[in-house]
Amino acid sequence: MTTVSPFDRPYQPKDIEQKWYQVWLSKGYFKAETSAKKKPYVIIMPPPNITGSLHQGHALAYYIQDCLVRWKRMLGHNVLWLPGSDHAGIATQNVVEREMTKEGLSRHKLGREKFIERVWQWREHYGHRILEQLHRFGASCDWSRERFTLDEHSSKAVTEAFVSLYQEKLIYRGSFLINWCPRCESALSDLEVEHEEKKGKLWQIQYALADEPGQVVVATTRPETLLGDTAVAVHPEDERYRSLIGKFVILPLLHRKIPILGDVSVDPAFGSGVVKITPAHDFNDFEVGQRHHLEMISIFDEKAHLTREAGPYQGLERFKARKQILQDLQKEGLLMAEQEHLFAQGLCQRCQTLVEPRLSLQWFVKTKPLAAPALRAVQSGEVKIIPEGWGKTYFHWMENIKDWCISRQIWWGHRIPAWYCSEQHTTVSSEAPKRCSVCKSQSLKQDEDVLDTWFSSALWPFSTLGWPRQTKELKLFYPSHVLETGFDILFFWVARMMMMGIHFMKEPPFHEIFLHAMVRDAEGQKMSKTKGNVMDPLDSIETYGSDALRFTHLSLACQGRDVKLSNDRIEGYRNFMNKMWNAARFVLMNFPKETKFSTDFDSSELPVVHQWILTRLQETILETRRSLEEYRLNEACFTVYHFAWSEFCDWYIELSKSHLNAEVLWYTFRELIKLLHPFMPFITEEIWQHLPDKEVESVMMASYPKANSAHVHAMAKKEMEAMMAIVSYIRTVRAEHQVKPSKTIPAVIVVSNKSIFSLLEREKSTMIHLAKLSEFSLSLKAVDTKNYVVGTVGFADVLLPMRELFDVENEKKRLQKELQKIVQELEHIEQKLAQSSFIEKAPKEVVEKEKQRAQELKLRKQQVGNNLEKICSG
RNA sequence: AGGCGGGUAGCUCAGUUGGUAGAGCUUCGCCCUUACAAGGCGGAGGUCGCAGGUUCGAGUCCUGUCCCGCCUACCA
Repeated sequence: MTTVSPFDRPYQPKDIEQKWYQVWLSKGYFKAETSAKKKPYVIIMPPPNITGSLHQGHALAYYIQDCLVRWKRMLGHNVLWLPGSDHAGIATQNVVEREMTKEGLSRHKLGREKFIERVWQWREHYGHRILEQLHRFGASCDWSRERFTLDEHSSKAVTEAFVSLYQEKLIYRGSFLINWCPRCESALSDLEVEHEEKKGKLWQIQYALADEPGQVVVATTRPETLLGDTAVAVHPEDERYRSLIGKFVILPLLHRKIPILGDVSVDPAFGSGVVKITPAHDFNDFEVGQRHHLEMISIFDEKAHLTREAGPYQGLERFKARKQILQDLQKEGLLMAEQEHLFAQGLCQRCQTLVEPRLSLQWFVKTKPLAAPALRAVQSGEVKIIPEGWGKTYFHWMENIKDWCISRQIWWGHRIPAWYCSEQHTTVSSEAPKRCSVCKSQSLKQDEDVLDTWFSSALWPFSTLGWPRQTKELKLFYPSHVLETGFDILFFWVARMMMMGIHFMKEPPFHEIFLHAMVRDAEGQKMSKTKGNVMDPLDSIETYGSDALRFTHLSLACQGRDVKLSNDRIEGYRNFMNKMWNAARFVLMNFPKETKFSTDFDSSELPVVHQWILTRLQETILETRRSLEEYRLNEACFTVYHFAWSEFCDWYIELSKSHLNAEVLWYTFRELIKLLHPFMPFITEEIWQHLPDKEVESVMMASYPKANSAHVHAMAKKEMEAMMAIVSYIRTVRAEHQVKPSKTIPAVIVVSNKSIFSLLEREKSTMIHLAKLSEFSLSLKAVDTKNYVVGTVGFADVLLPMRELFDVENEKKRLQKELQKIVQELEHIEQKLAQSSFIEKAPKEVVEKEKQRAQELKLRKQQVGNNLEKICSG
C-alpha cells in the first residue's frame, strides 16, 4: 500500500475514508476463515429492515459492533461479523403499498405475484443503499457471507423449523381471539400492538330484564360492541345482583335474549358492577365466554366494518357505528350516563391504526416449553445480559409468556408450509405434498398466509450459518460471542432467538447479550420522520467524517442510558481527529527516517519525561483493554482521548520539541495509533500508511497493544507529576498577571527534599522549556524572598520575581483566594483528625494520608499568609 | 397497577470494591509560542432532587418521598 493523499491540514476525512474502505475490501481483510487455527470471534449482525435507509440507531449499533470486531481481530481472533438484512414483512409491505397508492395502484389490483415482484424491486434498491451506508460506517463485516431473511437458504431454514415444530406439537392452528389490524388486514402478535393512554368516554347503558320488570346498567367504552354481546356478568358474591344470576336480559337494539352470569373476573366496585360480555371482541370477555361456553358473535369483518350479525347496522364502519348506536340508544332512552374515562388503546405498531380484537383461525407457537430453557440459560449465568438490569425484564416476560400468533394475512414473507384439502384436513410439509395426509385427496391448496417476520429472525443465528445443513460454519461459528442490539427488541427478537436457538441447536445462540440505549436528538426526543428531527448518519458523516461520528456514538454509549446526539458533540470529536492528524504531522516531521522501530528497547535509564509517557502509555493500554472487555466503550473512549490529547499532545509532544527521543516518540505514537484504531479506523489507517516503519501493511491487521511492564516506571510518573504541578503553577501566575506568553521570566525554586532537588536539577532544561523561563535556579536552603512572589507546590517553594512582572493587586486577590481555599480545607481535615473515632476506626493509611495533607496545608497556609502580608506591606 | 432507568457545573453527561467532585460544550482572560486557531495556556462555575438512616467518613449502601422517562398489564 502506498500513501495517496498528502498530509494536508486540517484533516479532510471524506476522500480518505472512502479510499481505505475500498482497499480493505479488496485485500479481503474482513473475511473470516473456515480453516483457521485461530480462535473464532463471532458477531451476527442484527439485520436492518429493508424499509428504508439506516438511522442513527443503526449507526450506534454497527459502530459498537465494528469496534468490538476490529479489536478482536487485532487480538488475533478469526473474526466473523456476518451481515444481512431483514425482509420485515408487514413494515416493508406497508411502505411499498403506500408508494403504490401514490400511483393509484393497490396490491389487490396488482395481484399477489406481481406485488411480490414489486417488493423485490424495492429490496434491490434499498438493500443497495443500506450496503452503501454500512461501507461509510466502515463496517468490517464479511460481505461474502451476506444474507437476507428471505433468501433461498433462510427460507429453507424457516420451512424446516416450522415443520419440525409442528411435528413436535409446538406449532398449532386454532381459532382464537387475536389482535387484528383492520388497515393491514392481518393478525398481529401481542408485541406488535403498542399501547397508548387516551382520554375517552365511559357510557352507561340500560339492559332490561327479560322475564320480569326491572333492568341492569352496564358500563362500556365501546358501545358498538353490544351488538356482539352474548351475556352480561356480575360478581357471584355481589349481594345486589346475586338473585339475577341465571336470569336473562334483553339486548338493546337487537332485542336478543342473553343470560346473566356470575363470574369472578367482574369487579363489583367498578361502574355498576355489571359487565356486558362480548366474547368475540374483547380479550377478557373471550375468556369469560370460554368458561361459560357462550356463543361468540363476530360483528366486524376484516376491515372492521359491521357484518350481517349486526343486523340493521351491517356495512357501517366501526366509528360510524358507534355514533349511530349511541344515537339510537339515546332515542330509546337507554343511554344512562356518559363520563370521561382514561383507557389504554392498542395501536398497530406499523401503521398506528386502532387494533381490533378479532376471532380468527391462526397459527400459533406454543411458547411455554420453549421459554423455560431460555429462561434458565440466563438465570444460570450461561448467557449474560449487559447491562444486568435487563435480566429482570427478560425474566418477567419469559415467565408470563403467551402463545405466539405467527400467521399474517399479508403477501410479503415466508409462505406457511401447510396445505388443506377440500375437507379442510391439514398437511404440513417442507415440500409441496401430492396428497392430503389424512384423506389422500389430491386437491390441495397451500395456506395463503405468511409467517411473522420475527419467526425467520428467531432462526437468524444459525440459519445464516447454513442450518438445517450441518455445515463447517455452523460447527465453527455457533454460538456467536455477543449479540449487540437495542433493548427495544429484547422480546421481539432476543428472547425468540434464545428459544429457537436452544431448541434447534441445543445451545444458546450467544454467550453475551449487550443491549445499547436509544439514540435521541439533542433535546432527548425520539427521532422520527414525523417530528422532522431525524439526523441522517450520512449527513453527519459528510460534515464531520465517519470516525468523528463513530467516536461520538461510542463515547455516548454509556450503559443503560439514552444517547443524546448533537452536532456540538460530533464537532468536538471531529476536532479530536484533527488533533491526532496534526500530532502525526509533528511525529513524522521529527522522525529521523533511518530510525528503526522496536518495542523492547531499554527504557530503564531514560530521563523522566520519557519514562513518564511510557508508563502512562502502558496504563492507558491496560485501562482501554479492561474497558473493552467489560463493554464500557465510553470509558475506553475517554481513556484513549485523555491520554492522546491531554498527555501525549499537550505535554509529551511539547516536550519533544526540546527533548526529542525519537525512539520513545515513535514507539508511543505507533502504539497509540493501534490503540485508537477500533475507535477511529479510517484516520488511523491513513496515518499508519505514512509511517515509514510499519509492522504490517494495514493497521487493522496489526496486533493490539499489550502493556509492557518493562516500560512502567512508577517513580518517573511521580516525578513528572511534581514537575507538571510546578509548571502549572508558574503558568497560572503568569496568566493571572498577564505576562505575555512570549516573554520569558526567571524562577527560583527552593526545595529541601533531596530527590526532588536532584530531579529538578536534572530536568532544568525541561522546566525552562515548559514554563517559558529565562533562567531557573535551585536552592536547597531558604533564600531571601523579599522581591519574590512565593508559591508552594508540593515540597517546593516557587519564587517568581515580583516588581517588574507582577500586578500587585492581582497577586493580592489571587493569594487571598488561595488562602481561603486552604483554610477551608484545613479546617475540614482538622475537624476530621480531632475525632478520636476517625483515628481509631479508619484504615491507617487513610489517617496517615490525612495527617500528611494537614501538614502540607499548614505549611502552605503559612507561606501564602506570609506572601500576602509582604505584598500588603510592600 | 406493577417493573425498570434517571434527577451531579449554564447545557449534555462520566463517576463499579464508600476516603478531599470530573469531562466535553458554553463562558471569561491572554496568545497566530514553526504539529494543530477544528489550536495553546489559564480562570470562573456544583451544599451531587428532597428527608432520614447505616458508617469515623456517602454522589457512591439502606429506607421513605417528590419530579421525569421508558417498559409490561384484559379493569368493562
